[in-house]
Amino acid sequence: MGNRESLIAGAKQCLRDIGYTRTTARDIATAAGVSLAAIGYHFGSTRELLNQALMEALAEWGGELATALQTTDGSAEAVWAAVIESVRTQRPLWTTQFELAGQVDRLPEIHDFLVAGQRTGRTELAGLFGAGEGEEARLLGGLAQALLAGLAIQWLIDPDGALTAADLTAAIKLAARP
Amino acid sequence: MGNRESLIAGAKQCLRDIGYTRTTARDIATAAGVSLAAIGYHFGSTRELLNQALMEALAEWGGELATALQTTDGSAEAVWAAVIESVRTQRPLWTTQFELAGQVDRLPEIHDFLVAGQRTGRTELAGLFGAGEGEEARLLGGLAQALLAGLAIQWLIDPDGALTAADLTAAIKLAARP
DNA sequence: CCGGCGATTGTACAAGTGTCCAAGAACGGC
DNA sequence: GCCGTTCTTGGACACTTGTACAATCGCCGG
Repeated sequence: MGNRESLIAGAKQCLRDIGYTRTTARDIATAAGVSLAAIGYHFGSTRELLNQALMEALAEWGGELATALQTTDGSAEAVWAAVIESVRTQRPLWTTQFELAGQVDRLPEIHDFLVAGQRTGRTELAGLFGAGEGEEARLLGGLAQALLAGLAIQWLIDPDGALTAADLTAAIKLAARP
Repeated sequence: MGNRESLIAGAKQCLRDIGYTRTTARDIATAAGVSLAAIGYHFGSTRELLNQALMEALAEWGGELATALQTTDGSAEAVWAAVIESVRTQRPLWTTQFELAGQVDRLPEIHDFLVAGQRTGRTELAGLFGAGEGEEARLLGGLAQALLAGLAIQWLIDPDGALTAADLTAAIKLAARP
């Protein structure tokens, strides 16, 4: 594996372990087992390396989550359970996602990544719930995405008080009544 | 206003404008119109000043949001509309909130702030929707909080594709059917 | 063998960071 | 006025950070 690939891999690992804003050039070089100067040679600047690694990482993580959600029985409750399980086992990925959301106005270069990820996620969720296209898909996809993000943030910050998958399905039925 | 109060005010402004992780000691001193060394004298370290300012700021912002939500007609749709309006007019506050969520594992000192804010927000939302205590309040409060966070993140990242208040109420009814 | 070229790296540098210190300023009690 | 305490600050220090540069390495065609 050449230095260029090592740097991308090291940057992805740093995105997991340290996050986007706090990873330094030396962090990446150390994680990649490569000299500091290699970053400038292959990518010009640390920021460009991080952005390229972020682009790939978001696609990979999104794909993993998509397959995890698709290998459920398709019921809403099973999907929420899979989301919660993902938060439990892949905490650093989720924290990094929210860190990025918190920098969307301050780091303009990541804005497009987030918009793209949000839109594909929304349509995939709509498809997962059986709504292919049209207004119903837009509504269900948007709702599912909001619930997914809200559920994830609850499990990240306060797992003891967070809603379980069963809680969530019960709550939705409850909320639709009155 | 003494230097101590100026520093707290400057730190709050920096939390809005720059965020938590990226504000430097010199940013705060400049915003407060005070010398750099005043931070060490009054607060010991920049981190402690930022944490104290954060504690106050979270309480204030939470209070403002709570009153904004309570001055609606009480319907769910009006609450969502107020949330969306808050995201529109107070973007920096919301981005800072998600930035904090993204640092919850990496900055242990802010963890308690977030847990406390999450729990009070949940109970206030439950009360807002007429569910005082018990299991129903826990479910409705948790659901409302998840939706609030998910809605906010949609409006932060991609306002063009985000669900409106009417969309959200319609989607919930739709999701409760099948 | 060897010249050339891309790849790699040790190192240096400037800018930025948090913290500390000694000197002075402001203030109140006597 | 005088003194002790509290507050304030300019400046300095050690450290981190991103980037640039010159030297070196490795390899391959001739």
